[in-house]
Amino acid sequence: MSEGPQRARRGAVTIEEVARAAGVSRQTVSNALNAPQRVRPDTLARVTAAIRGLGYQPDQSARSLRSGARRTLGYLAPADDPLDPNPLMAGFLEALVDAAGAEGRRVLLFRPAPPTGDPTAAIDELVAARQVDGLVLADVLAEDARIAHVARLGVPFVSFGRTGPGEPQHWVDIANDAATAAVLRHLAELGHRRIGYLGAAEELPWMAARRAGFLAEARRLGLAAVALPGAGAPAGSAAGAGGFGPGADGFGREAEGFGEAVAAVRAVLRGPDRPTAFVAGSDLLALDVYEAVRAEGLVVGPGGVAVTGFHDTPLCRHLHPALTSVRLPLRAIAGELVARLLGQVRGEAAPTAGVELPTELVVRGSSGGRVAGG
Amino acid sequence: MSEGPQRARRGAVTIEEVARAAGVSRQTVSNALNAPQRVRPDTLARVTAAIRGLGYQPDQSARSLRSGARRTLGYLAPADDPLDPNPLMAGFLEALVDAAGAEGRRVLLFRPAPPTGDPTAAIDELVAARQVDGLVLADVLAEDARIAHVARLGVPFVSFGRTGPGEPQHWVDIANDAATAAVLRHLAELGHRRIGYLGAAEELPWMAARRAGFLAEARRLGLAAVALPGAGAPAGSAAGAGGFGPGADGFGREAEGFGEAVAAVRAVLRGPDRPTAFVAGSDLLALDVYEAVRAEGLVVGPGGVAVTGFHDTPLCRHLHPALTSVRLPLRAIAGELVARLLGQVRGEAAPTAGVELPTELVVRGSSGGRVAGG
DNA sequence: TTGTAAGCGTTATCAG
DNA sequence: CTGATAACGCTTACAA
Repeated sequence: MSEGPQRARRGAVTIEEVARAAGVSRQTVSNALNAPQRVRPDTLARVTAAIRGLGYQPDQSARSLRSGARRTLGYLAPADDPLDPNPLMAGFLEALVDAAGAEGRRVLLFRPAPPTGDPTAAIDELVAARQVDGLVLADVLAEDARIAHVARLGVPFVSFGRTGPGEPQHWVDIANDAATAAVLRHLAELGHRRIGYLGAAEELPWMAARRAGFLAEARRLGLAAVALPGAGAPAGSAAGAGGFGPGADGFGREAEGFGEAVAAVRAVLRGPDRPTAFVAGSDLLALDVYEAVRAEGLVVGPGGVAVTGFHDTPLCRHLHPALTSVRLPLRAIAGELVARLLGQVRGEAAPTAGVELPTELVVRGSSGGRVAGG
Repeated sequence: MSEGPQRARRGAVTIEEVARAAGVSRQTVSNALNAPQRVRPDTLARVTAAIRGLGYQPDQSARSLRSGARRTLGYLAPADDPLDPNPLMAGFLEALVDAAGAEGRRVLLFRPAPPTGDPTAAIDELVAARQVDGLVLADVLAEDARIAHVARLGVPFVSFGRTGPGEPQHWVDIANDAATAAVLRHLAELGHRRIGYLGAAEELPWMAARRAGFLAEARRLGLAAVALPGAGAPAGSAAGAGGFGPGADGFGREAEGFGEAVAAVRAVLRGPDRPTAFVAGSDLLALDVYEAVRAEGLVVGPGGVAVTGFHDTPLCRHLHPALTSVRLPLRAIAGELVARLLGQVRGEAAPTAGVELPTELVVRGSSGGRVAGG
């Protein structure tokens, strides 16, 4: 019933066995794996054959203990409710795991422990246990306690979402403002002159940037713009335990005023200068616009009110008309994050600036045509 | 420039330092941590104080190497496209990380490497490197190659989704058939007598079960039922590399016949005995029903055509009327999975049967109940 | 190029 | 109840 070594040893091929099989010493096997150029070709071939034949793979714990490299990256999953999951948990995480895997790294997930929900404690624990070489953070807020904490700790880290000016610039982000500006230009080219925006301005930096990009471009183009708040995040949630906000799009729980967004859009549609198009800060908010448009007896699309979303979730393709949306370059983001993180792990000089990656506008039926009546 | 030990040692408190600080030997510290009852209370207090004072935490690699326990569970993420992410990646994964964390375990994510996409190779790699104590699989298909493989390997594992009769019954699943049966009863109680179903029957076991549960209950209740396929999975995808299917709801890529589902529903609505309600196998399919209902000039809701979905995604609350849906007990599922997996890791006798957990029907406006939270 | 020796931080064994 | 010693599997020096 002794549990430990038995289980660990069970069926596990060690470097020793490979060495015996190949007729060499342990170190030659190790060299064949970690510094092949230092081993004579024929010996290398023999060793490689033995490795494959026995299905040998180094014990990661032993390797880590000796070398200090964990070959694992930690992803701090935002602490939200499974019933209202963070959109990043899906596509982004998959891309991250792929990008890490391409560099021979695994991704270890962790979340703040429920009682306090303190992310800094979770980070400390992971770092103290030396389980990862570096950390990936996401959903960075202004004055984010996590960023300050990892910077102080000196752990290699990167973030999806830009950090403040006084903090390390180890970030990758999308150009949220440029994205909504591009959406607006797309609509302007189709002849739209009065365009609405739906999406909160406060608390969530990416939502604020989308809105700001929209407004700045509208001013530049001389378009009539009206910006409405979407369903706001619960007041003060971003200031809660350890700087965690709500889900990436700022939606709260059940019955938290979704109807208000719809009502606000309806009011604008009933007003004197009805917008011929609406830009939404997320795909779900675009759904609210759809509902408002229909409730007013209007039709969604170029012939009525054009609508666009943000994120290009599968939802877009199930709407009628299909929803024009902004697609995030998830693979590029993940690749860049992993590259920058591994750069730090290897001790290379960190880039002094973050990087902003471009988004892609996916045009579908909801905006795909010239505005009716010019 | 020597990279390894430096980095590993940097700022890391070892058991030795704690021992010195507390005036005891290494083993006493180790005992204080792993077998407190073997240490005298006052000594224990001194050691504990030193541990907290120095912020000591055992190096997980050293601990794993020695004890064989990795304190980490592997989650094999389905190999789909980040643009069409698996619904489970969001809520389920968050619940899994929480449940594992409650048992002092971390979750290591891995995915089949892109070239071949072979999940068995990915499993072999992880197991050979001894990085995890056990595996969690999801989206189990009939004759799933992954299940057969891990069973042959003898690695502790559990699956979200039932396994075949000839395989180990280390599974947790929801009662898909009972769930749609309950939805149907809910509708019947509201007076509906002719009810449609939308959702594919083949390839994806959970989708097949939902459909079958609906049909069986309709027969039992003597209701008129018409079952339509939803947007099917791409032909043969489930038989592809290593038994991976498409996303959990069986949706494929852009323009793969979403319109067909809408057209099918519309045809039924135009038919002689129009259903007064439609049960959809997923929330996205419910959206197709919404569109079909409206395209036919009808209204969604108890006064027109009632609609229900499955999964209770945030989408439900953004629809008007809000969508009645089936909520999965994600925390219970994750908890049960972790408990069963750790049971195996500890060498306890495995339960001979899987467990089916009940779902919760969340009634909203689309089927005539009171709006939740309202 | 290859083999020898040592040690990474921890826990298990066995004396005291 | 505590302390010395060995070992987990591997990689980094250094010697051959």
